[in-house]
Amino acid sequence: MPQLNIDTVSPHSRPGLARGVSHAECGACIFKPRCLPAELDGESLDHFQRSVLRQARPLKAGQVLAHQGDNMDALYFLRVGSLKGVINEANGDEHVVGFRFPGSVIGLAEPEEQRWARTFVALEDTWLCRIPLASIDDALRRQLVKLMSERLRQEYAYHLTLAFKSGARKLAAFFMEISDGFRARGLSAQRFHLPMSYIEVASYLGMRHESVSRTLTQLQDSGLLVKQGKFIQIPDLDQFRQLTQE
Amino acid sequence: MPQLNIDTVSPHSRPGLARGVSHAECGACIFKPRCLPAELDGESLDHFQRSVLRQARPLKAGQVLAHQGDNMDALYFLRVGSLKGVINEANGDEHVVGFRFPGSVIGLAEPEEQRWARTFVALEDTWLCRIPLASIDDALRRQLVKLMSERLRQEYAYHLTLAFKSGARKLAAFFMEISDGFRARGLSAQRFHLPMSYIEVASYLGMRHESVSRTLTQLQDSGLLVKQGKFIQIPDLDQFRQLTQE
DNA sequence: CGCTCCCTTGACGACTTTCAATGATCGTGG
DNA sequence: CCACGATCATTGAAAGTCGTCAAGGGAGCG
Repeated sequence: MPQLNIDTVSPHSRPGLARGVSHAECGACIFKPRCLPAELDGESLDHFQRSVLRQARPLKAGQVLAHQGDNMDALYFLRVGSLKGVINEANGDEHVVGFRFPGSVIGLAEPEEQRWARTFVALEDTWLCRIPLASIDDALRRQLVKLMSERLRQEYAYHLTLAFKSGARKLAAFFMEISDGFRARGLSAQRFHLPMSYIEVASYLGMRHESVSRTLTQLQDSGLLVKQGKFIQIPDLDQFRQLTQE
Repeated sequence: MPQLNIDTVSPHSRPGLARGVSHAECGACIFKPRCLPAELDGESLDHFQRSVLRQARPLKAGQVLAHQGDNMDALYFLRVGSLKGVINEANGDEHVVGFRFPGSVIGLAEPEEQRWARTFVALEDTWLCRIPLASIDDALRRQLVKLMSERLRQEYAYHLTLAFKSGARKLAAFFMEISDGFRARGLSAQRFHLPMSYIEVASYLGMRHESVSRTLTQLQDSGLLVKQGKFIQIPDLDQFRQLTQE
């Protein structure tokens, strides 16, 4: 089990650039109101920056941030890259239950002092900041409650997505989730990078990857969506969103 | 761990009995460690009991606790009864995104000072305690973080349920969710009351109510499950749980 | 007693999964 | 730099499941 070595973390390690992601994109998020240090002020913000944000640790594509069942002693703040959260079932099946993009805090679903309920795997080269549980004071906790509320709200939206019967609606809702997320982070909502495979998308949505491929081809043929390698472009967002409402 | 004394709860706000639910069943939950006041001590526990637990409010079946979009100024602690959470879509469709049973805190997904993202409707006669947001101090907030983590963890499990393709697996997972929840509250995991209609179950699971009915009939014919009106009995829990892993 | 809402069952059709095979892409190592 | 292997994406055809539409029966409530 690859336990990451904190000692190797350089205090001045600056995140490099993941392919296709500019530094402006990755750096912007941590100053957004929705991100963790937003409500910290003066001294505590300074302390937070020194103790947490400087300690970015890199993860290569496919590497594991934390294994399901591992002891948990820190949250992680995702600065660059992306992760998938997977649950391993007793019969060996693996299910993707979430994707994380820059600006996310990883580990909110794990009660303090407990274990990771899921495995988090990097989908591409990824940089994270470690937030030791011991460093969480009341100011940070106040912020955490907000973040968790937001995440819970998201999960309810995902529930809606999954409850859709048609594959086209599921996929449309999935893309709108991602698009909205990128917009909230100040990135483009019309054209974005998909770091995950169709197999992972299919697992996330309760479909088969063949169905994902077929449905996307249909959407492309109807002109509502353009596939360009790992990038997705949506010419008309309003029109596309109507797909989620049948 | 400080325990709540039921005698300190106002006698005149004593919960009545929902149909088919004994008082032993409904009252047990608030003594469980997982419930809100578990980690409060001394003065704050006393304050909590006086300011919150005494203010139980009744709700009749079908009545609405809070409307989607309404301003939110309190959380609610569910003591007796059950609720469904629904999201109304722009096109008029209504989706059930959750059920709540005694011991739950309602409103965790709403950022403070914000609005209700969902509508909560009583499925039967229900009693709730109001927890004004203004009364949430750091001690309570610490407790909230735990509850929200737990809820997030649950939502990931629901994701798994919804991602199952077969209706039988979805329903089996749904019943195991409920069964596990009742066991955690000290109630029977083998035989329990279903306060919601098949239509609501179907909406929650992304199925049609006809499919729910058919699948349940099949499960009953195979002897894995017994329907008795609004009650569900599962003779062999281990065997039944295997259904969720195909 | 009437009504309304819920549950059940049947037959048909549409959609997704399944199985299979081929092609594309990427990372690795020679 | 190229070749190789592995993973991923695409497409076809067949089979199965679930949704849809329709109708009848039952339970609860005013």
